Amino acid sequence: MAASPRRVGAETSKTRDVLIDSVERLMSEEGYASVTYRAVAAKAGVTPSLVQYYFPTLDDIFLATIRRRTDRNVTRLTEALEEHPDDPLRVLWQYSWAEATGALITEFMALGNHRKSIRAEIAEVTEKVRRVQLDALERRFAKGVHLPEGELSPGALLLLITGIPKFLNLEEGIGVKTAHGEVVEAFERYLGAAEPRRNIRKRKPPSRSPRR
Amino acid sequence: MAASPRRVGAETSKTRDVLIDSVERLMSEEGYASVTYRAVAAKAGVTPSLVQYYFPTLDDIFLATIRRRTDRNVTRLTEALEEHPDDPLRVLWQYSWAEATGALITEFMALGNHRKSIRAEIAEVTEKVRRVQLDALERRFAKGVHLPEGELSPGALLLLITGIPKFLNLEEGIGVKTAHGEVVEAFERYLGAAEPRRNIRKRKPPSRSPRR
DNA sequence: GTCTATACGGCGATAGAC
DNA sequence: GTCTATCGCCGTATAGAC
Repeated sequence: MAASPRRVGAETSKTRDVLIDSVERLMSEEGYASVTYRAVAAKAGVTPSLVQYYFPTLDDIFLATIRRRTDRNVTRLTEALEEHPDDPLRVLWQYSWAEATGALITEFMALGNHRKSIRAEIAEVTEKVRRVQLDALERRFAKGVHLPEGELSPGALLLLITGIPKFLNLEEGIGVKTAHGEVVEAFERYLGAAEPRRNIRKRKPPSRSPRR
Repeated sequence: MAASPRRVGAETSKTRDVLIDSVERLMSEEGYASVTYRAVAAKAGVTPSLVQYYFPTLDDIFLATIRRRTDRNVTRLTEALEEHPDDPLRVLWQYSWAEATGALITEFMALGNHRKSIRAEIAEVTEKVRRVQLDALERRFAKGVHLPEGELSPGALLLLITGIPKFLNLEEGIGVKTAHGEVVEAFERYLGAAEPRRNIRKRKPPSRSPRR
């Protein structure tokens, strides 16, 4: 491979981690379009050149941010599933609400829609997480999920459990919330019937960051 | 109101309509970030200044595009509901797939996440459409939707019917499609049970525009 | 390994000429 | 109704200081 004269900051740098903090706050508060070298630098109190030293392109900034975030998510999911091996439905429901809270995930999906590298990264981690989740579900409901009202394949139920919080969050992001409560109630009724255990859920807070 | 010195092209202009065509194609093919005065102008074969004459700011471009699109959607939805007054579930299911096809709706949702004017416009039309849809559903299932397997409020069912296609489309946009078929099958089974009529659905094509 | 200064072309937006 | 000139901000490549 060709020689690369360009120098890049170490991934273990404490400065680098602080910069990613600033990126997450910027994305949540103002959207990914506001993530500029100058804005990140101002937020972190450094020069734009230093941001560029750690992240040569904007893609590198977004990629590093999404990787740190998804690594933490996977850790949290794995631990929660190990801690409650008999309640995968409620664990996944609670996890998905937490994962979708705020505008961050929506911003990343939007980014993925027109940035090739971001799209590949999100697709990979999404499929990976879905595999972990499906394994947990199939260990618990080997022959399909027996809801009192009918039958649903583990894959279909998983997609609903994890997708509904994300979709409702997406709509809330633009201020739409009609009938949201009805869907949540209906789904939690189903969950309670399929997995009649004590409540371990801890629902998301209602607030979001102000927009520009 | 104060005097506005800025001059703007007429809304009835044929040129304006051609420009909106170019905007839709640009957004679908490359994402909203590629919608620039220069890019739209090049696509339509005019000068960037002319684009700016019709749309003083980028917000005006996006607003005009979303309005033309949603006007057409509302017309199509109303006609379909009138044409099949006894099959609102299948009409809404089919409509929602068509509405969500391609990357356009995702791009607009993303835009709404950090553009105040876009967010307001999307929220308004979404609530308006949902009202029309809910009315149709309640006319047909006045006392709730009696699925063979249980009960679901009209609002909850509506949100699922219209939300699932959008969410699955969102995931397909970044290349994720695990278990999508299972959800579609399960839902169409429910629909068939709640509204046992002939098939009027016509599912979306599988292709999307290439990304950069 | 960490950090900075500078320069380039493309961008949205405005004011105003034809 | 159409088009130009100009301004300030953007990503980012480069060259180099500590």
